[in-house]
Amino acid sequence: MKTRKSNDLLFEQVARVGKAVASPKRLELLDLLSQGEKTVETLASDSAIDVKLASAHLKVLKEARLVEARREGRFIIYRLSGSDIVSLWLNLRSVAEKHLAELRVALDLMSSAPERLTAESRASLLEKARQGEVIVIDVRPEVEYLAGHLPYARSMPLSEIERRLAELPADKEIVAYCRGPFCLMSEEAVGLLREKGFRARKITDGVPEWAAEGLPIEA
Amino acid sequence: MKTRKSNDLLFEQVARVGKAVASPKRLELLDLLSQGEKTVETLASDSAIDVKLASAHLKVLKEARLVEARREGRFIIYRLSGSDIVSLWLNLRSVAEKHLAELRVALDLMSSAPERLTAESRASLLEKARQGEVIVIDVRPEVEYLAGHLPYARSMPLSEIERRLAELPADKEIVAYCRGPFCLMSEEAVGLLREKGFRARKITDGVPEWAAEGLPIEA
DNA sequence: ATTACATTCCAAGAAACTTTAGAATGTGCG
DNA sequence: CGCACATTCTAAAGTTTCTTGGAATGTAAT
Repeated sequence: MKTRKSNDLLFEQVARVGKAVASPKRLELLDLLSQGEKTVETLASDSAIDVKLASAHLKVLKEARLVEARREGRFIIYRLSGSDIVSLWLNLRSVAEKHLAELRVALDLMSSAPERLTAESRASLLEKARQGEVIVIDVRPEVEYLAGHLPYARSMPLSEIERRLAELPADKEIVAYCRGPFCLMSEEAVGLLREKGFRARKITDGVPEWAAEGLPIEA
Repeated sequence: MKTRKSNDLLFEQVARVGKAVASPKRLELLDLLSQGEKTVETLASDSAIDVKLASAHLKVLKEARLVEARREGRFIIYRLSGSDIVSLWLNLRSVAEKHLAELRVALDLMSSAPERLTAESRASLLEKARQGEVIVIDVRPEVEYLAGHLPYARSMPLSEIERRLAELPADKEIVAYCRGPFCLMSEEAVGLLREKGFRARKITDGVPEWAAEGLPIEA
């Protein structure tokens, strides 16, 4: 029967996408690529895996058409093949967060005070940042900041904070963010700042989460 | 470093969801469950696989918390564990449709005249159905119709159409729909109706797609 | 042309997943 | 109780995926 056979084919095609997101390493690569395009080497070191392995996983993602690659000089630069891929990653993550108790406890365990934003708190943060009442810092590597960042945020990569403390006001609240809820850089930044006497807190939003809410991103 | 280890854990949790959607059979089960809750036996026969195999796949879906089960008498009834699971399935499918050329050709191949709806055509169809200008028929099994159907649609299961032709007006356009773009029942229904001299066409929307557009569903 | 470097290709063992068959569990019914 | 039925569990074979090491490709610089 043609019906069943061609029908199976359809689900098989969708399963190609499913298989692509079935590996933790590949999900981490998608998470990183949600911050902007990157070279294989960068992706490998950011996700702490071997370059060869990263290349193999990227190949799988490329075959499922979730990412695209272009060559630039000696480097090959990967990027997501559309903004719908970011949505897919966020969707997958939110389903996991909602339904897997294990993920919730792992998240709580990771962050001392996980500040989850609501629509209102996002709006009020935006307003306070606009008026200069709080200082929003982006603690990701500068290239990621340049690819897009939250409104009014200034770049202050985690690796540079210690020697750039003078740039931060001691009397205002500092709000740090990084790549998203799975990223620990803002957590570390807040720890460091509090140690030095600043009033600091983190938010779990990153650029992809912020953008997914329909809020503006500066580039 | 605690950082990396706990971070890996997070992606591993999300990958549990990814692994669950990495198999064509399981995707078909999710597609079927998007139409409403079903017993193992129904799911197995609808997807043309062995009951034992269906049970095994359902177990995987249950462990990833994408589905839940309850016992009713001798039967065990599975259902999606939330409406966000429908969204995930639709999201996955739309990514595949957009990025995989192979899926697009398979879809075209399957359906002679795939009528994809836009926001406007959905609204105008709804209006015409309300005014009785077109007759919308739901050709899925009646239980699925009862679980929820498009506004103004009447139930006319594919298996019953032939002996219920008298119920249909010969002078009005008949619009058939079934489970969604991967379902072939509306295609068959249209072929049958045209053979009998009716003016009929299909739409690829099913209840999940319709609802995902924010349009009303009757129950 | 040669060298250096980023990345991919290839091969192979380990690990995980899929599928089928047969046994086992749990429920309702006479 | 004992039978019929829906479903799950267990075991085993076949298949696919993951990971690593070594070789190969392609580009830029000397």
